[in-house]
Formats: sequence, C-alpha cells, structure tokens
Amino acid sequence: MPSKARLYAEVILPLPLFGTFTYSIPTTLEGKAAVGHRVIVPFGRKKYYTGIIESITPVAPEEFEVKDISSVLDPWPVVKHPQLKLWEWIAEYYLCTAGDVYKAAVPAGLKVESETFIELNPDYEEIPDARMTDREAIIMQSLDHNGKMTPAEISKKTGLNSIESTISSMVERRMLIIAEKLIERYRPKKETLVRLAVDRNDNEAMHKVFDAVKGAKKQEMMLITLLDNLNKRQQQQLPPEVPRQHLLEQSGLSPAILAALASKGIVEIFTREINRFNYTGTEQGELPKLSAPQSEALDSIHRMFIDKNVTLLHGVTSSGKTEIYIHLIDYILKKGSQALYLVPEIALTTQLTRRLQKVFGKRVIIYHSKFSDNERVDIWKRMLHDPSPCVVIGARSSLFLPFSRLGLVIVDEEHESSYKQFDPAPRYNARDCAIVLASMHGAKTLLGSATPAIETYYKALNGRYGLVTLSERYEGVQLPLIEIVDLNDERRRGRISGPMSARLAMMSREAVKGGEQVILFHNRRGFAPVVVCKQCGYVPKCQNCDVSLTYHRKAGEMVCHYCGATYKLPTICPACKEPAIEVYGYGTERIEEIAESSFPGARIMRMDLDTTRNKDSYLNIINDFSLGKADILVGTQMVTKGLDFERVSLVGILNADNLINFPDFRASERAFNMLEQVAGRAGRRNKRGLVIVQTSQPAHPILSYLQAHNYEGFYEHELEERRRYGYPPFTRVINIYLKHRDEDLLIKAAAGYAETLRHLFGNRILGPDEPHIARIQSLYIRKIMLKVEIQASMSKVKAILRSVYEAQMADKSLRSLVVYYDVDPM
DNA sequence: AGCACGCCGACT
DNA sequence: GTCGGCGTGCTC
Repeated sequence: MPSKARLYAEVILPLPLFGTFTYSIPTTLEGKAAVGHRVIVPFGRKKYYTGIIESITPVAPEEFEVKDISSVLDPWPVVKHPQLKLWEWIAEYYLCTAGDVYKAAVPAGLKVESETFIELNPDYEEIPDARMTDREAIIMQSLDHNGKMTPAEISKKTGLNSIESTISSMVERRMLIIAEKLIERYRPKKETLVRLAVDRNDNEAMHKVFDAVKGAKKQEMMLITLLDNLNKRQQQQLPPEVPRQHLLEQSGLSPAILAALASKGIVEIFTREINRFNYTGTEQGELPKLSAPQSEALDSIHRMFIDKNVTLLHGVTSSGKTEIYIHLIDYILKKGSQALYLVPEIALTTQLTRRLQKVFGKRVIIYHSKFSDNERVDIWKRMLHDPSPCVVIGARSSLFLPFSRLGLVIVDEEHESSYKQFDPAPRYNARDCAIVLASMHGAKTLLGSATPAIETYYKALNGRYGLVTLSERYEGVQLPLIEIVDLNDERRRGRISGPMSARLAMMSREAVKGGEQVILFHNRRGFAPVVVCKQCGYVPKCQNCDVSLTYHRKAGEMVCHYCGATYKLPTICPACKEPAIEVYGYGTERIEEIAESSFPGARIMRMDLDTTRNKDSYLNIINDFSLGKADILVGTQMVTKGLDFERVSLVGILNADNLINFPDFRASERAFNMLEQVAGRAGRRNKRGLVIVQTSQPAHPILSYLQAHNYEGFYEHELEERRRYGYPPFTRVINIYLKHRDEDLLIKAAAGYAETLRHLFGNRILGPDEPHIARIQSLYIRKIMLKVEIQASMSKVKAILRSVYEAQMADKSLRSLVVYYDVDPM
C-alpha cells in the first residue's frame, strides 16, 4: 500500500500575531482534524493553546520545523462556514490579526489554554541549606502554605518580581516541581435527578420496596411523592426521572430521607449535564397589530429587499419601529431561518426582550457580555447543535455566534457609537460587519434609526441601500417643543447662579406641581469635574492616564473617569503648599443635590454610572421612575436610551455645549443625535412635551435643526461640512495610534512616522496629535489621521501602511513602539 | 501576547 | 563577583 502523503493544518491561534501557524496532522487524527475544528496545539517552549483550523493543505512547509496537533477537541466544527470568512474579512478590513478576531468571537470557555503550575517537591530533603537565598526561601515558604501556584500567583503573594529564572534554577535543583496543565474554564451545569431502581410495573418488586420502608413514615412519603411524579411524567411522555430539587421541595422532606432510600437500593440518584440556556417557559404569542403607516413601511421594506441587500428604516422616535421588526422576524422564522437583532446596549433593553419573548417564546436567544462565560458557552453549544429557527437579540459580539442559516439582521439604532469596539482589537463596527455577515449568508440587513449615521443616510439616498421612512409618531403624539436658553444672556441678566436657568427651574417646578415628571440631562457624572488650586492653578491628574480628575463627594475622593483610579482630595496643594484646592463645575451628583434644595418636596433620583453599578440597579431606577416614585430624574446619556416614560413632560439639557464642542469631525452628528434622542423622552399621548436646551452658543446651526426636528436639514448641512473638509462619507478615515512609555521618544517617533506617511499620502495625513486621553497605563499616545478618498483601493492603502510600519521597525530604537490602527473611527 | 535569552548596574 | 533588571527576538 502506498503511504499516504501527510496533511498539514493552518491554525488560527488566539494571539495578536499575523498569519496562521502550520501543524502536521498525526495519522491518528486524520479525518478528525478538519476546517473549523478546535485543536490543541503546542506553541513555543511550553505553552498549549486552543486553535481553530483555518485550512488543510498537503504542502509541507520548508522554512521551519512543524509540530503535531496534540488533539482535536470536538467531532464537529465549532466555527462554521461562513464564520471563518467573516473573521478573515474583519482582520483584513480592520487591520488586525485573525487571532484578535478569534479572541473576541469565541467565549473563553471554549479556548482551553495551558498554565504553568509550581509546587514543592515532596521528595526534596530539606537540609538546612546555607546556599538557599532569601528569595528562594520566601518562594518555598509561600508554596508551603498554598500548594500549587502559578508563577504570577507566587509573584503576587511574595511581592517578588521576575521570579522566572529563580524558579527554573530551583526546579533544576529539584526543590520545586513544574508542570504545564490544560485549564478547562468551562463548567457545565449539572442537574441531579432521581429515578426508581426497580421496575415500577413489577408488582412483586414494588411490594418488596414498600416492605422495606415500612415503619419509616418519611421514607414512605418520599417514595409516594416520587411515584406520583413518575406517573405524571409518564402521561406527558417524559423520561422516568425527577429532579432531586423538585422532589425535596414537593415532599418537604430532608435530603437524608432520599439518601436513605438510595442506600436501601430503592432509588438511584445521578447527575447529568444540562445547558444553562434559558428556556423561558413562555409559549409563542400573538403578533402586535400594526398601524396603517407601520404596515405600509413593512410592505416597503419587503419590496426594497427584492433588489437591495440593505435597507434603512428611518423612523422618528416612538414611531413604532419595534413592531415592524417583530413582523419581519416572524416572517423569517416562518421561512425556517434565523434572525439576528443587534442592539447597542443589551443591558438597557429588558423591555424589548420581554416584548420579543411574548411573541417568539423560547425561540428568543439573548447574548451579551454581562452573561457569564459559562452561559455564553452554553448558548454557543445550543446554536451549534440546534439549527432551528431562532432570533438572537444581542450586543455587538453576538455577531460571532455560530448561525447556520441566517435570514435577517436588524441593526437597531444603527448610528450608535457603541457598535464600534475601540479598546482591544478587533476595532470593528458591528453594524458594518453585520452587513457583511448577512451578505455572506445571502441574508438581508435592516438598519433602523431616528437619526441615521451620515454615512448610512448618504448610502440610502444614493441608492446603495433601500430607504423606508416612518414619519408619523405612534398614536399621533406630537414632537416636543424645543426651547433654547442662552446661558450667556442669562448670566448677563443675573438670572442664573447655578447650573439651572430661572426658566428651567420654573418650568421644572411647574411640571412637578402638575404631577408630571422631569428629566434633567447632563453628560458629566460625579460632583465637580474641575479640581484646581486657586493659588497656583495646579490641576491634579491621574497618574496612569494623564486625565484630570473629577471630584465625587459621596465617595469623598477624586476619580479618573478613564481608568477608574481614585485619589484623596488634597487639603493643601501639592505644588504650592497652599490650602487653596477648590472644586468647580457641575456633575450629576451635584445637580441632584442642587435639585433637592431648589425643589423642596420633589422626589429626586439619579441615574449614571455611579448609581447603576449593581446588577439590577439600572432596572430598579427605570422601574421606580416609571412607577412615579420620583418626580425628577437627573442623569447622563443613560437616560436617553429609548426609555418610554409615560409622564415626562419636560426634559432639561443643562449644558449642550459639552456635546457640541467636541474636537472631532463627528461632534455635530453625535450632539444632534443625542439631543434628538433625549428630546424624544418628552411628551406623551395627552400632552406636547417641552425640551429646554441651555447653551452658550444659541446660534449653533444644529440647534435650529433640532428645534425644527429637521433631520434632513441637519444631514444636508453636515454633509456639506464633510465634503468641504474631506471627511466620511467622502473619505475613509484610519487613525494610526502610536504608543510608547517614553514621551520624548514618542514625540520624535510620531513626527517621523507622520513625515514618512506624508511623503506617500500628502495632505491626506493629519497630525500627529495628542489624543483626548494622551496616556493610558503609563503609555503615552499620539494619533495620526489618514483620510483616503472613498474610491481609493483599500488593499493598496493597507499595503502602504504595512510597508511604512515595517520600515519604521527596521530602526531598532523604535522597536518597542506600539502601533495600531482604528479603521472607521467613531 | 508570553517566554527565554542575553547583556548591564546594585548589592554581597 | 552574582543576581536581578529589562531590552530583543521568536513562536508553526
């Protein structure tokens, strides 16, 4: 028999390294190792990682030695077609590695990794050894108390740094044992069940059983409860076993009784793995009735989908987009396909998930980052094994779930910046990836928004996307009246002393008196955003981030709103030693306090990051406020997110300047969207709402568009600005970030980098600039912006970027410079 | 990202 | 002198 040629697998590893790694497939694993499967592979001297097979090839690599795949984890692919294609697209488009995408896409519980463990060698004779150094003694001691530990744990416990070499020398001298262990993070949930150990239909056996419990009243009761349940289950054609917990609760007896039955051999107690996936018992319900404009819009969407893969549903706030989504999902499920419903922040959408569950019952799958990793693994497993129609509602990462036949993607509030991941790579926009994913499945995408992103609206008007407009508010509710209050004028006339104008204060008082509710919106949390020495002008900053600190009075400390570090408020200025530290400005904490004293008798509530730390606090505040337990809600952006409060008649925006004066090209768009959204909270069925916008730039164009609720007007205006200054949708922006812990070196490197880029791209390069947050975790940052014409070949642009990077890296003084890209920043 | 190797300053 | 700090390069 001719020997078969060896096969090799290209494996994606969860590392920020470009390309795949080639491993040989041992004959024992041939046929088991296939594309999309999880494999355990050795990497480097001792590490093991879970990789994903990207492809199989018969070509043996020549430049390096290959290692064998250690094992194949599952008999089926975990990453299915076209998921891998999507990963590749993301890595290519967002200039990151496939490993970065893999890390973000797959829950940690499915990525087994090896870890190093150190323990004392029990055979090591402890001779009082003069040659044992202090460090070694400390390590020995910490291990003595704690058993197995990782090097990192030892470091932490002992406070010693760079212990690696010490440990390896100790291992060599046989004082310690070192072992690599694969760590399985996923813990399946187990259920304990009880079944009868004898045949229930065997009368003789059953007699014996009852004899055996004679005199033991409680055991007999337990047995009867069990039999009772078994009978019921038989009628329902369920397997003859009862959850232990259920049995104990129903009988009201102790576990000892059940254990006694088990030891007599009457019952068997056993466990089984179950999926944590939440089968909310609700059955499928009725579809919501659509109003005439809604069903018209639904028809238009269906028509658009005939020849457009993407359609934008532009519907004003409260025009009832959700009902339309539900009808579309229903249509897709009936066709036997799956639907993905993306929302910007899943935690804020309990109302929505309830509505979906009422209609689609257990076909609703919820997925977001607040779930534990175990729960996420269970959802993956369920979707892998059950390709039946379902609707996934989730935040951006639900894009990566193993859909098998996706028929529809809905991206609600498509303009939201939370669809863009910024911090770790992949820096992807879930809205844009969703469109790509849908087209890979041959599915359609519906984008929904009251204030579409400029880019999206541009594509819709140009025919790239279909466009459906829903301009009527639900049940004919009027759009609120927008009133602009000029803060400069108020100050000149002495009609304002704190954060609230006389007008806003008066209208709030009136609203509360009339039994209505008020929302006061301010996008700064904490007590006072400015801490400064009155004597010398010193401003305390975060030691890690270079960000000025906000004073939080309740917590009694200064907080870095970037990294969360806290500091004591100094009593004397660290710079000039004068006791002249003062706090200025207003945050929500302070506004709440001011509201309490200005509106005596009114009940005030606050909703911001600080009051919603706990798991349920967000929901509690929403519930309490909609139940009327407070008259005034003070809050940050959180209050803008699609909340429907029946009795809010007034919304006050304390300082629109904070939104308008942002130094980037999306500032106007963001401000308009946010203002329009908060404004949408005011006014309900019976009364037209009022929105008071306080600003020191009353003539700013976006305010007049806001007043007229004129999105199209705003769009035209903004598009002109974008055209004039060469911003999206006319260009594509790529931000190039440079990081280094030596600021001087970074400034020089960034200037050089920008210079090189300018030679190639000319005036398409802006910067380098110091970004808003110029330092994170002791790394300084500079940003270079690249704007390329939308027609330009992106692969060429990216090739140039790569070559520039490589050229820079040739200079070995810049080796430790960290470079990364943010494509389509928000 | 880890992790090992290899070369310089602060203590024995 | 050695040990431990940290820059540099490699991982199939």
